[in-house]
Amino acid sequence: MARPRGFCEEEALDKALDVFWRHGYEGASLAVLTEAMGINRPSLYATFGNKEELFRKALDRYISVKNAVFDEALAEPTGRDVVRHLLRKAAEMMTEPGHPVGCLAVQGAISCSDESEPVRQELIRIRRGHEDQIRKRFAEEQAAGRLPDGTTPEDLAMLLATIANGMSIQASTGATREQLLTVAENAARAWPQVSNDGSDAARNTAAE
Amino acid sequence: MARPRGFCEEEALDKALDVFWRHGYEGASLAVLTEAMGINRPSLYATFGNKEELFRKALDRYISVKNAVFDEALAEPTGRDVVRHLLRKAAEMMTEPGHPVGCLAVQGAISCSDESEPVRQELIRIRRGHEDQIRKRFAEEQAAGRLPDGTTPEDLAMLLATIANGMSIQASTGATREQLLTVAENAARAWPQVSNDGSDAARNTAAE
DNA sequence: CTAGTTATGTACCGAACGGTATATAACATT
DNA sequence: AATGTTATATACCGTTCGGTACATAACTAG
Repeated sequence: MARPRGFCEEEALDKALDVFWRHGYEGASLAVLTEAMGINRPSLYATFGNKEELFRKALDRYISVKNAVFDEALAEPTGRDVVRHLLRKAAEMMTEPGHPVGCLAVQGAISCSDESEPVRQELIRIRRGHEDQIRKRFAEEQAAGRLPDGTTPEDLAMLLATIANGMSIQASTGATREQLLTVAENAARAWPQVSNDGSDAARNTAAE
Repeated sequence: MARPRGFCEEEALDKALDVFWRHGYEGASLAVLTEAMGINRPSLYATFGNKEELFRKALDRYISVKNAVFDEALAEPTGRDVVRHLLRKAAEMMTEPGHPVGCLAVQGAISCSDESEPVRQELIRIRRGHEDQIRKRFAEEQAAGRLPDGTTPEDLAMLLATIANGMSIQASTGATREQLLTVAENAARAWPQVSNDGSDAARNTAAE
């Protein structure tokens, strides 16, 4: 071996993650990244490849943490519990003190120049993957007879993912953690559910 | 007068709107803009000021169209009708053939470099304004005794805005118009509503 | 201490960015 | 037709972008 590197790779990656999270992939310049990571360009390129690879590695770290929480939520006993757990955790993760607000998978590259299209597609893949995990969980509910008539796992998964995505925008708009938790609770309460008398209640209340 | 301009200002603005809508404020380069608008840089600067002013003018056009639809939705008789109308129209406007998918107010500058912060703030102002209009409409519902106990106009407005924002991300993720319309319908059906027997039903079904 | 290896710091690369100076072309007015 | 005025086309400005060549510093192995 020779001269050892003068910085911690994981710490630097976390700093990069913070910058990408805050400014998005394209909005994060090499100047800001190296400044935040406390290293210079050649060290960055030697260690992480290039800007895109750096982003993907930072994204991996972000997603792996997120997936653990995700799996917890999916383990809840009922559909409504899954919804509540997932949206609560989303609200918390999107308003974590010391971190940028919102979700990297949503804000990272929602619109960009053609040059960054691969990154945008990668985030799309991730969002679709999450929705698909939810769908599978709701399919279990359906198999257990706990989905109201007229609802499908696909539709409910898309609705849930829509709300979670929307929370990211709301966080970016300035919504507080408390506000997002209220959104989560209200969504969970209103969630379509089979009533215990056996009737379905995809439609809330009988008032029509 | 002297030499007349060789292009239609409104047509050019619509072309610019399309580019900003598709690529976001920062992702839209002058090269792409002028190419799409069919004019060259000096004409653009003489007519529209600079990139930021061009964006704001394109945004004005976009928002004015949107506001008309918005007002229609708010005129619906009940809260649930407002929700359904608004989300349906949102689904349609976010998947209009011949236009970029999603909503410019969401995708235009959700994350960007510090340089574009004013534009980002402007979009935040617009999103907040929309949510506030919804809140006022729900406040009317509350005054009429049509809001379930435990719900507030603020909370419901934020929930609705969250879903609408989320639909923009879903459109960007590749959701079809039909899928978004299903999201809209499911959200409207589940919407918290006072039942006709006088009891409240912020919580969907009695199954707990 | 020397040699070999790897990381760092500086200074730079070509390309693309938003924006503009300047010359010319196209019109209205007289 | 001559003149004044405005729009267009070209070619360029300084700056920033992502990325790298190169010299030097810091370490290990012998």
